[in-house]
Amino acid sequence: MALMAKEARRRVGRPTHRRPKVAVPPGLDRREQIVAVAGSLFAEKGYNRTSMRDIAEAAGLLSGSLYYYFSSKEELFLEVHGTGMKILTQATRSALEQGGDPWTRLGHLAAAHCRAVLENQGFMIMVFPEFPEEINEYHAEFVRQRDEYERIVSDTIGALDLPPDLDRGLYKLQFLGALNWSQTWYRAGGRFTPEDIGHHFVRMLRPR
Amino acid sequence: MALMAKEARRRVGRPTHRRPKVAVPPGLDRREQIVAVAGSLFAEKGYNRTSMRDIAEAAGLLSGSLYYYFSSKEELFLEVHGTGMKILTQATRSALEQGGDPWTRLGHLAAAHCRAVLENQGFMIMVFPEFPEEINEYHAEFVRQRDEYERIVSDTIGALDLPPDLDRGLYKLQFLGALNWSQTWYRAGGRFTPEDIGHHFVRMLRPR
DNA sequence: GTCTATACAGCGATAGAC
DNA sequence: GTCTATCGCTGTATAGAC
Repeated sequence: MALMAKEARRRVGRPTHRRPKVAVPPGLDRREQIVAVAGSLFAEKGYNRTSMRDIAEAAGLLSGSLYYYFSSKEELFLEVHGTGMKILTQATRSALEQGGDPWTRLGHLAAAHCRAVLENQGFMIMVFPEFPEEINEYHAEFVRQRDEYERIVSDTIGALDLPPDLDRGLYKLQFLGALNWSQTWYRAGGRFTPEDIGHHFVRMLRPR
Repeated sequence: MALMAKEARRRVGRPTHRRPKVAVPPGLDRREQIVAVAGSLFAEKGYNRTSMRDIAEAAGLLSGSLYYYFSSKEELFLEVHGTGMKILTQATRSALEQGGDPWTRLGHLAAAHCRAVLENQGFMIMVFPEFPEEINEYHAEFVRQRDEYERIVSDTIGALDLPPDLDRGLYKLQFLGALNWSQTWYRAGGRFTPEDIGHHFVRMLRPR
């Protein structure tokens, strides 16, 4: 017992140089690393079942140190969410730049969305609603982050030659719903690539 | 202080007759009442943010007493989930009995699904995946409960005159995805009834 | 069958040394 | 900037009286 105490003592003040246990893209600063690691764990286990201690361990430091970068777990999540939305928004914008007629563009959008959401599961998955459950003080900020992306979708749908009596709002919800739900069943290496899935969805939603 | 202790003492062993704080359908036995109350709270706040103490209070007893009926919170959730799936399965079967051609039947199914899922939010909402997050020892049982319902959907889709090169599995996932996702945005009293939503989704997914 | 009382674990977060 | 150490709280679950 006394020995253990002594051994523990020796480490006081010495950095432990814990190695991160989760691979993250290189070239990220410490803060970004933590966001990446946290995103990966949230994606894997969900928000509630991922503790600050888990995140700290995976990132190679101790839980107390996280609070040097983030004032709370919710603030950390907000940043993860925002990073995910940025990836999605960027991927979608690039895809739309390929141009084409409105239906082709929607196909590009769907494919890009699926790829971003399904292939970045190691970095983020929750890109969407209700993960840290319900209303909290950051709710408005979550919505803001999401709205920027949803506007891109609305604009793309707005250009389609849909029947005039068909509700665009419902169409968008159906489209995004199927896209987002794919996170619950998609497994890498299956019969379909994310692009296949996106294109298939658009094909099925195209009136003839 | 001494007074408080004395007053507290007087209640020992006496039932407190707490009244349930959540309305539940009449004619349910105690166990079923608890399931109904728990379902309502899970739907409202999510699984993780609903504590056993919350459930007990809403059901009109104390948390310890819950363990007379259920050995764990997860077991209670499993029962809530199962009850929800029974409601959904039953509602869908009834709707399909109206008959009609395959597309009419799919419309009935979608409408019934939406109504069951969206209007029973007071009783259950989570009818679907990943609520108590990820794999646990009851996972197989959750899947079993869900599969019975999904078979009904598969059968109904199987009867449609879809193009032969169109994947039925993906079609089902797209269909159910949009339906399930509606839980995240639907608010009672909006422009659309659950039936509107279901029929709209089917209309959009119908090739011409 | 419901209560009282509490064990015990895990969480988010903070203080202060280095 | 990271550590050690710990506080205060809440959660699930249990034991035993009635």
